[in-house]
Amino acid sequence: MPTENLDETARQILDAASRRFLHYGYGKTTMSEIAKDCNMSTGNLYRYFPSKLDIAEMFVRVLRREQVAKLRAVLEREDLTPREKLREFFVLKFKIAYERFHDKPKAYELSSELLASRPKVALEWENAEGRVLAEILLEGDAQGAFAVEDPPHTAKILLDAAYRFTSPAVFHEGEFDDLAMELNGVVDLVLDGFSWRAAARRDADKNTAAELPT
Amino acid sequence: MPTENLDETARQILDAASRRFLHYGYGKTTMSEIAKDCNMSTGNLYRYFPSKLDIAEMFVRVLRREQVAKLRAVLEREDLTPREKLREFFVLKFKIAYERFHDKPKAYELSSELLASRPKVALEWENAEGRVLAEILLEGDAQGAFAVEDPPHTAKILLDAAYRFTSPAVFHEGEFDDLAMELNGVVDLVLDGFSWRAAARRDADKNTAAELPT
DNA sequence: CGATTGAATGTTTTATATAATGCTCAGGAA
DNA sequence: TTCCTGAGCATTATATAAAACATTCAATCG
Repeated sequence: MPTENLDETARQILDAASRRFLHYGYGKTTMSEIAKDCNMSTGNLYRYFPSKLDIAEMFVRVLRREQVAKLRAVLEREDLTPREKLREFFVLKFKIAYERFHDKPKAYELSSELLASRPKVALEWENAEGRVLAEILLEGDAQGAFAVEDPPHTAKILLDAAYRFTSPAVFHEGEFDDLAMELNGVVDLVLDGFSWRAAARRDADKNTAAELPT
Repeated sequence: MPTENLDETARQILDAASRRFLHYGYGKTTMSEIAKDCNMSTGNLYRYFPSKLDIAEMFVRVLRREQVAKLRAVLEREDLTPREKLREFFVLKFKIAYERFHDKPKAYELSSELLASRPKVALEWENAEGRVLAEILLEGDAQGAFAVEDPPHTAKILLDAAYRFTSPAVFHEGEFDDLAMELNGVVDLVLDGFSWRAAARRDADKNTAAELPT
């Protein structure tokens, strides 16, 4: 949705702005610079975007969109069990954030600032991730690997539990491998929790089957 | 350790500074104000504290100390099972942070700033909390409620999983009850994980017992 | 008539000057 | 000797002026 139904001119503006945002950051790129890159006047930019912040929002939406696509790709992989998918989802999410933080610092910074002034964007994005995660949970539930009553709700809780590994504070704190190890510890615990619930459900099914035969 | 072996004068300084920090914040209280409150000169403050920041550090250490004491009190309660203690630990930790954020905003702010410029203090404090949590885990392990191989390590992982509920971002986001509900969801999942591990260990014990009779 | 321009406008950043503050230390009081 | 003082220095914060900026819109273009 973000990009494809954009005017040719709007896309040109977005591209020029994106290049500058990446190099110099949001604050250090001006509307007249963007306009000059596109061989147009500043006034004309406003025919395609209501404000500079909206250009930034679109920029972030594109980034986020790529990120969610990568996470969704995990869902499609047929070489992984649901449990492995769940782990891969979180490790990948962490990896993407960690790498972006270290080699696209300006983009990372812009994301953070924008998400502070446009909380709705953050919410939409969390929901998109939550939907992917919920699908993994649903699949695992269907195959008996997990027992998940309410996938969207459980997805939210899992995102809470992994929150630390997406928060900037942690990226200064340690090496990738150490942090990934800790994240895996959290995932291990969560997976064991699901195992327990799945076992409990199997017991319950056995009992009701015994109580209500035929 | 922080407070008790302090000089009488040092304590007076700390008290005066604390009052001002709470009312006006760190930046808006000056050394000469503190000195005036104590009827002494600014120079004399430096006989008792190396710098203003060190006074703030002591202020934060006292706050944190009270907080860890409250958490440790959970450990002593005899009306709670280890599972209930684990839940209470996290709910209480969240509650303390939430309340401090809302009715001692200056203290909260000062804590955050100091922890950024003195990361060691943050580490010490996390370790202190981790030690309390590890004791809960050890007790639960001994009673068969959990199966925890390495309590300090597991404590760290649990603190990771609950990190979101101690991060300032969340305090703006929702009502206490909603957030507490979500935190309880995380705790539920963790507890189920422990149940699974405890069950697995019982099975393993049974098998080794069968293999190695006598 | 729709698309575009660029000077005009009010706001935000930045640069600069000024005041306030953290901290030191030579000396004084107890 | 031990504890304390307060003026002085270097640094940091605040207030002010200047420049740059985002945004608008009447006028221009195709």
